[in-house]
Amino acid sequence: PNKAMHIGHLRNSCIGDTVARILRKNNYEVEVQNYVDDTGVQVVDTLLGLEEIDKEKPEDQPFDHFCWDIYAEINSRMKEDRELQDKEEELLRKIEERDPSVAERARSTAKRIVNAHLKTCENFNIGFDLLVWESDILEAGFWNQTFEELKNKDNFTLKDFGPQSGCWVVETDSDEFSDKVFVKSDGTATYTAKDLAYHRWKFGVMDEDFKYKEFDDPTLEKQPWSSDMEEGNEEEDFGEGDRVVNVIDISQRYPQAVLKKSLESLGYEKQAENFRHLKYAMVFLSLPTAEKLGVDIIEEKDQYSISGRRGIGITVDDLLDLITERVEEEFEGEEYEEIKEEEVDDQDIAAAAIRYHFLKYDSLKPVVFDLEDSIQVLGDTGPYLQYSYARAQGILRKAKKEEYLQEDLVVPENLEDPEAHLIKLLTLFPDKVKQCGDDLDVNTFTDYAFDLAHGFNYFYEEAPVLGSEGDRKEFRLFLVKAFSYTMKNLLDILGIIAPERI
RNA sequence: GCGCCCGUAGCUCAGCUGGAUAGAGCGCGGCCUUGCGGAGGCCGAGGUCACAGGUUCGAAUCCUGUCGGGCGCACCA
Repeated sequence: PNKAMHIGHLRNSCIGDTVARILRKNNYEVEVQNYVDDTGVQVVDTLLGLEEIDKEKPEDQPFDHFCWDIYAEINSRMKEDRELQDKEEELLRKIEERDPSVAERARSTAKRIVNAHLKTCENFNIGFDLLVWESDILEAGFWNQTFEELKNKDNFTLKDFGPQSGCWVVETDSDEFSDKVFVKSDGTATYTAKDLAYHRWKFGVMDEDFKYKEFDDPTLEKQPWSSDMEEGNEEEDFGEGDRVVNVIDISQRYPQAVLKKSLESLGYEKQAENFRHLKYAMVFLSLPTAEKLGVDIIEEKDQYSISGRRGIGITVDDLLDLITERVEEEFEGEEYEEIKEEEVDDQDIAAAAIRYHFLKYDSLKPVVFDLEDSIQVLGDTGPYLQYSYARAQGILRKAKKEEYLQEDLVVPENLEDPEAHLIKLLTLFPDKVKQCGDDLDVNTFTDYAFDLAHGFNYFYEEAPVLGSEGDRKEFRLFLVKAFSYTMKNLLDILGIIAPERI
């Protein structure tokens, strides 16, 4: 983290959070980790920017948004400025050597930004159990221990000839992957090497452990734990998983595949088998949106990359504000003003719309985001699900008497079409949860969510509940109750607030 | 150059372990409300499933090729 979260990161967080929820619903014990890079070139650039750019942070601007600007500006300045490039290189070297003054600054800056990210995530009901700091992976000696361990393996060798001379490499005996360098000729570990060490810890085959500390930021409602080799001391029980699911964008397909293959080659066959890279394609900007953000437009190109380096992108906070406004405008009906205090926030509705949007597409397909059109609020959307739930709650509220929900329920001889249709949809729920828990395709789940909400809305329009009599009324109330229960569960899985009224 | 992914209504997308007239949302046209909140429901127009071959009783779905788009192929993370 080195700047404000943008919509590309949000796709990651929405998918990851929903996968965690669906797995929990399938009775897995799930631990959600957020990998915090506080040692790489990106953090260094932000650090350099804060140092070199003479600019005060405006009082009302969040720190991560300030860094967004700083990061873009320093990168633009560095293009022409040799002196800055040298400074960047020096900082990078110092951070790699764990020079205390630089490392500490990197960590505290990253911490401020992580905190801002966690705040942003809270608005979408996205949370984490543990923050793992890259610097702590080094401090905890994960790589050193792994290195010693690997030296005993036959296919981990020090090359003394060829282009990889002087490097320690893993030979994977595979046509697809060439031998992968783990230790460079200058003696430092590659990213894949550190990632392998991290995964040994994840799978519980590492003797060393982190120290832990609560991430005690008063602005957060729920505190995650954090690795902390400096101040941590708690003996906490993290890692040691049976399965690992890495939610990482598809551009990292190759390094992730190498990691998996390396696990296998080095004898961690079971772990390799239980390792999964959950891929998703990137988020692009539509032509009109890119144009609005000041990107140079190329004639035949209709999608543009997000680029923090160039300051091109939309932050999650800005998007949420924008959609919240749109929700306010769209539903200005004041008829129910008097019950306003029981309603959900417009922001919760906006969050539902945004979350749903990032979940509803096949995750392997690129999303082209357009500020004007992308986040819908009507139709096949998050708020539609919330609306259906609120309607059901309305009926239950009016019916209120528990006696309608008695055990000797009489199922009518002739089910009407809306009733039968709703029942059919309701019975699919357990299978859908199971299926999604197995394949982790979250978009199949949003498809079902929409069908179910639609089925209820059809029932709602065609089959009056409180207007019917006797057994039929009880039966329909039972269906409303069943729907309400199911939709609540479903919304929980999607991380969307289930409103009593809307 | 090599590898992986994608191309389905005007727009955004489901459907792809082969099976009946290819489904939704938005947009467009029409209908429904003195109420269990219309942020909704119903009906309609709109598609030679990129193109060309092949396998099959049967192909949007499987195979091959062409075109178009995305992503990779490090001693970077």
